[in-house]
Amino acid sequence: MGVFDELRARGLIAQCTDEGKVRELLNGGKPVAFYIGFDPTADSLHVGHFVAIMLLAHLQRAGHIPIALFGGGTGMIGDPSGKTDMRKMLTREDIDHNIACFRRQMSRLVDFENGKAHIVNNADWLCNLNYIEFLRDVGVHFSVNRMLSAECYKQRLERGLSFFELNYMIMQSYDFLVLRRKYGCIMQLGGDDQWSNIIGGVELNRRMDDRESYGMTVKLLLTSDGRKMGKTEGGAVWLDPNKTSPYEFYQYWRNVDDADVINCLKMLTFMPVPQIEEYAQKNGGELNAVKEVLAHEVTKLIHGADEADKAQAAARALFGGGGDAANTPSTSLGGADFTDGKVSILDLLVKTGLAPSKGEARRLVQQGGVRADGAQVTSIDFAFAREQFAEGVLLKKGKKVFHKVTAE
RNA sequence: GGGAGAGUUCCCGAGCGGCCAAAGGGGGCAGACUGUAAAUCUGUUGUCAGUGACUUCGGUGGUUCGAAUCCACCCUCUCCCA
Repeated sequence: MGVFDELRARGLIAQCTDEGKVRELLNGGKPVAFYIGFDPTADSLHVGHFVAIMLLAHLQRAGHIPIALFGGGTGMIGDPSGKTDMRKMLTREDIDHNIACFRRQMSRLVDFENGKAHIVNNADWLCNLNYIEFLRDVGVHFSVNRMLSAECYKQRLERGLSFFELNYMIMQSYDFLVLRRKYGCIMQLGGDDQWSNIIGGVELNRRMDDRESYGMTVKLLLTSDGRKMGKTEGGAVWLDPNKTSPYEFYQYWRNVDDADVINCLKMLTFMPVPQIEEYAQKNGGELNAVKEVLAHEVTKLIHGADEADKAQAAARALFGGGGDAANTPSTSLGGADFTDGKVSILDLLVKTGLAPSKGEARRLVQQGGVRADGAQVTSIDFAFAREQFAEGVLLKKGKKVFHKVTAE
């Protein structure tokens, strides 16, 4: 099965400019240079980038040449109108730092050595553009009427669309032109929300250089009820272990909705499709076990097999009823944390971060949501003696949040 | 540049000069039920302290015994006209 069909079978492909031709290119033996754009606005990738990275990996494994393009140029402009999603203005240093972080994280799945993949920054060509020349050479090829009729702008028109945002499409199209000229990159991939921008680039390539190029979008990773995946109360689920620990990462996937398990396996793992199809036959409680497989696979891809094993072991132990809590978040108390050799449960909850305030901590206890070593804490006046922490105390908030406390 | 309007707690959105820590919804958290799922039901949702105190309603001043609510100036956003 060619890589195009593989991607299709995994439900990754959303739209294609010329499906027959794209299929031929990707399935054919010749390496194709293609690119995907990333906004280097944070110093870590998150789950929202995951699908794109998988795409880079799949295609590289099939012998093609990925180019990861970073929107350093656009990031430096910032978005002055951004009220909805305030885009911060970034310095060159920030961006370089972020790119380095992205590269390190991607390296686990994509091989950047020996020209097998490239990383580029559009600041390199966007920053020194001459406005007049740019308008004359590139600007003339864009019809505002048509741009405004694009789906992505339609909605923005109702709320307000800044000139900056309107230019985003033009800059992105120009990126494609530059990459095609410089790297022979003839295909641009991206999330499905990028469709119109990609088309813009394809057209620009044809109009300016009379060269054919192609575009393809992948499905966004959505939950079954249409929300973006990877968002939690605490914010995004990051791929950086310092921002989202492997255990938390594992738990995120362990807890996905039934309806999303199979999709995630297809889109976010390299597990062979036929095997996934077998899992798809399962239903009800059986699916619960499949979630464990999903969590382990995905964690393995991002954090490595060791971390995945550890996260799984920790989860099993904790949910199986106590036991090994080696990889759960923990806090070590010092002398200053004790008063007369004791700590109250409320203070402890705040110190461990399980509760943001004492009021919240009080509520948790009153509602019966706190357990210490398996025993429910029933009184807000409950206090621990220092000696009790010799072996460590395992706190549990609600059904799923564990925290180990020890004393020095 | 001219005119109209708006800015409230995580979000949306009510809010008579005192009874407003502020309706309602969403979201979050906890409990019950479950499969570490979904749906549903219940409780809870500014901070500190057990009847209370303190900080909040774009910003700064002012009027008042008292202001989210009135006045002035400023900032920001939206809309109409140019």
